[in-house]
Amino acid sequence: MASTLKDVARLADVSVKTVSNVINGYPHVSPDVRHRVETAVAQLRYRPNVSARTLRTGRTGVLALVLPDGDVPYPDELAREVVRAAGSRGYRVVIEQAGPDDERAAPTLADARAMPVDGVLVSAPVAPAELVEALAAAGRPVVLVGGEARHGHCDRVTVDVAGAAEDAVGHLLRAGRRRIAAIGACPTDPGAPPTAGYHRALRRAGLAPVPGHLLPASQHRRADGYRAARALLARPDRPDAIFCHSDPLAIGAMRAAFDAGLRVPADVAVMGVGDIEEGRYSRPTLSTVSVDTGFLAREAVARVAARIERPDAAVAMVTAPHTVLPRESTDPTVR
Amino acid sequence: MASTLKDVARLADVSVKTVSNVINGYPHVSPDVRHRVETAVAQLRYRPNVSARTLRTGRTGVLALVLPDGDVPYPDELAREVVRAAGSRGYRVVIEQAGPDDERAAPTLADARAMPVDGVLVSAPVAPAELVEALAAAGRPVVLVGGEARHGHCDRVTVDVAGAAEDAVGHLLRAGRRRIAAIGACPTDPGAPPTAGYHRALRRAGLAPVPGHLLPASQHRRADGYRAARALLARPDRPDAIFCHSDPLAIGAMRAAFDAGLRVPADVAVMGVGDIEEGRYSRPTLSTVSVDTGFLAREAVARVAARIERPDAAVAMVTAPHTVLPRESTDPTVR
DNA sequence: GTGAAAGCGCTAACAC
DNA sequence: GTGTTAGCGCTTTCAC
Repeated sequence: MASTLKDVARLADVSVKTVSNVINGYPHVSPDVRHRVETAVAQLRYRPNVSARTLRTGRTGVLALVLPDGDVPYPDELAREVVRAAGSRGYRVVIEQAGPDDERAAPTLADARAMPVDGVLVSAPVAPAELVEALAAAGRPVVLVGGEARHGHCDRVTVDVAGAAEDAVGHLLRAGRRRIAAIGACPTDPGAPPTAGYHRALRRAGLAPVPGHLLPASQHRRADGYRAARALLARPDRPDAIFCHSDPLAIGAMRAAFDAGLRVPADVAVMGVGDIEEGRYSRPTLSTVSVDTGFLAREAVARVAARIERPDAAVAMVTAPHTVLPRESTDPTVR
Repeated sequence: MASTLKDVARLADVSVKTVSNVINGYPHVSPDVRHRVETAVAQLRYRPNVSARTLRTGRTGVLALVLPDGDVPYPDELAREVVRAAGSRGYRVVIEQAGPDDERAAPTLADARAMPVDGVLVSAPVAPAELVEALAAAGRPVVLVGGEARHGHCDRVTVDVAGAAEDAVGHLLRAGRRRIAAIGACPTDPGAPPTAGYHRALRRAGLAPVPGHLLPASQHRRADGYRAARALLARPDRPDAIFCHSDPLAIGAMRAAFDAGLRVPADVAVMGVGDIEEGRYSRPTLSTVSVDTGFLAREAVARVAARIERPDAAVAMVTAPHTVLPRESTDPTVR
């Protein structure tokens, strides 16, 4: 059925080795022979067998991208960029959709050979410490991407989550808001980066944090934002602004405001993080902190690629830039 | 580094064949031996090498799902469901994000061995005839999923696109709309299913189609819907309803209406297809035709699985059910 | 510059 | 019920 190296060799009247050399761009091949081989390859529509090559070399040319189901602020954007960045380096990408509730992902990936990949990019928010440990222990190159990674010894391309939160809250303060709530925080851990940034911004403005104004969200789903915002907006000391740790949460929060009969931003301003496309079409358009996903993706791919080459290189860490994008949900005058 | 069958065999003091038997659940193994093997497997943390197995058996246990970048009405939902359906049958899924502008996808997938997969699910809207032909010619099991597939001899799990369009337009008519435009149509081909359904509904209501009320959309992007709707709403014979062939288009169309100073649904009703989550949070919430993506996914996976088993079975075709979901963008009173 | 042959880890005949 | 062995398609020393 499918033709093999041997078939090509026979047709071109050379040895298997020579064909292999041509396929892999080995330089020292005479023009005549090269031409003969190329003709034979074309004629037989020969394509190398990936499994055989992998078995032999141990390289698959594939990277895995582990994304939580609904737990990343900008999954589509990130996936797109990663696929692109990987492609330009000759890697293909398999996207592993894994919810925190999904038992399958962790063990599967932790297993160094279940899915034959050369390296793994794990979205930091989802990454359970054990998974990362297991991967690292198996000698599999791993890079944590996005979020504020806190796992041990592992390459990371992070976002300055604390800084992003601080900038967002700063923007709300400049817009004249004073009772600023936050959704997606970890109330039990005031040291968590987004919470820290939130507090820092308030402190700077000389404002004391209201205890009940910090609400958790189990995931970055619209429904999570909706639920939290409803609770927030039903309080007697109703906030006049809500900072959400991601755009999907913010979308849910806006809907909650409307359902509560409130206007955004007149009654309550809403702000997210991630700059997903949805926020550019929502009504009102969503103010957000844009994270450079292209940078995130390119750096992450560069990091795994580097680690695949040199497994013992020093652990590296970079931070992606972010920018506040004021839109209608905080600033009625801008579009 | 990683242990092999041979290592396990040595440790368990049996032959490789026996280990292989145990691994693959071959029944005729004595309990004693089985136990010894299992212990050795656990102790060595043995995991089968997928590449070797694939090389030997020709089976990868992987399905590819080819999704266009922005050209499917409900990519997230579909991907999720397909991964789930495949998982329950022991298949993993690699998602191939491929835009129509993306040169890479077609040849790569057409190549029967570039990405070692057992079968391919191709989202119908994106499927260029050549790709499908090439795959089929290479003897690779292919199933077209979603959309109204028109390619030749190939398993399909389709959506009754014409029926969905007819039902949607019917709903708009019942809501009292009379000047109903459509976005995503193919004006050059009045026989195209969505257009046919649109016309059928109008005809039934005794309405003559307005030529300029049928606008194409190159893809299912919010921006495409925005652009088309702006043009539509600037016409002297402004439509009082817009039926969009997908939810993302409808989201864009709603935004265009607001930017033109119009109210939805008071001035213009908007309806989509797909029931994406975004439409349940948009303002107003988006009326839509919900397609049973779970059904789509399960049937599609069942079809490839069947074809992988029996490559020569007769070509099958099923149609997924759909339902009209009235929401605020057409019916101000419902939520 | 090119060829011969070994072997990556696994499964499947085929013996026993 | 278990062991032996060939070989999937490829890359890679090592000769020539």
